[in-house]
Amino acid sequence: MRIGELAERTGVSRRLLRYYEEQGLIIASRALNGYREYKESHVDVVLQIKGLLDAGLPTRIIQQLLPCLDKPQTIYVPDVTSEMITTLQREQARLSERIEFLTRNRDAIADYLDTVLSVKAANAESRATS
Amino acid sequence: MRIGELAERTGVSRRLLRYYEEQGLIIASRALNGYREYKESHVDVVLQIKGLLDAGLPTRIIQQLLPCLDKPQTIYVPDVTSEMITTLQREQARLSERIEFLTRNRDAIADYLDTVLSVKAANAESRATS
DNA sequence: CTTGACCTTCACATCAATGTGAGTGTTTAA
DNA sequence: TTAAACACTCACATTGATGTGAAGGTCAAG
Repeated sequence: MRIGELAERTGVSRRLLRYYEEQGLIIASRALNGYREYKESHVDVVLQIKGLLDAGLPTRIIQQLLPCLDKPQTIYVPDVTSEMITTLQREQARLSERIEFLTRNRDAIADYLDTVLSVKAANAESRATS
Repeated sequence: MRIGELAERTGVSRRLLRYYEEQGLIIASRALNGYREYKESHVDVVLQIKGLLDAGLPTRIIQQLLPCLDKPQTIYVPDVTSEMITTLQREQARLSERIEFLTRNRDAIADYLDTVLSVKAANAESRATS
């Protein structure tokens, strides 16, 4: 498929798809006329990239993570440097921290909303009965 | 306390502390000489801001969230607009999505690391017994 | 009273993620 | 065959979170 369709199906602009390629996140083959050609699997990859970016990870980290997030768990072990492993472990820890933090905050918001909404309900009730 | 100490205690640069203030995230009182004066409680607030920013939220959203994340759950209900409630609900949903996404990815990394490390161990073993 | 370590504001710089548009070629369909 | 829709590259603009430095005020210690 070409860039327009991929953009449409992923909700990621053409511009950004080219940018991801420039950043080494995706590799598109080229048709004879120079147009980028994407495979079906690129849809998921792009969504993954989108999610990771949205989660605050920079492209250079995503670039390192992507090969490890393959669905058919490519046991691409041969040349994993220990430096790479360290990076992954560090990033994993960072993800965990982020998850914890987000969870705490989401729960705090939930609590707040509960409080506010129940008070509002009570007020509505008292107005109704007055 | 003054800006230098707060910066040191939070790990957030002076520059950023001023930026947070400019963005309406924190309010510092001023001493007679114009120096910013922070209270003990600002340490936590700054850490919270740091965490939320690090989690990828923009300052204008953080500004809306902060009053709801108070520790002594200030039941600051009176003038919550329903628009505000909508924002909170939307942001809560976004946080949940983000949490799910990050969790999936972290787990994928964990799986990968497990695989890689166990293979590495096996290799080391076979080398030892050869 | 001077020096050094603070603080102030202001402004320009940078980096990553995006938008936007110009200028040009390609494909599609009327 | 021409117009519309799409593709390409290149490049400049913008936004948000930061860094950095200049020019200057304040304060404590020698």
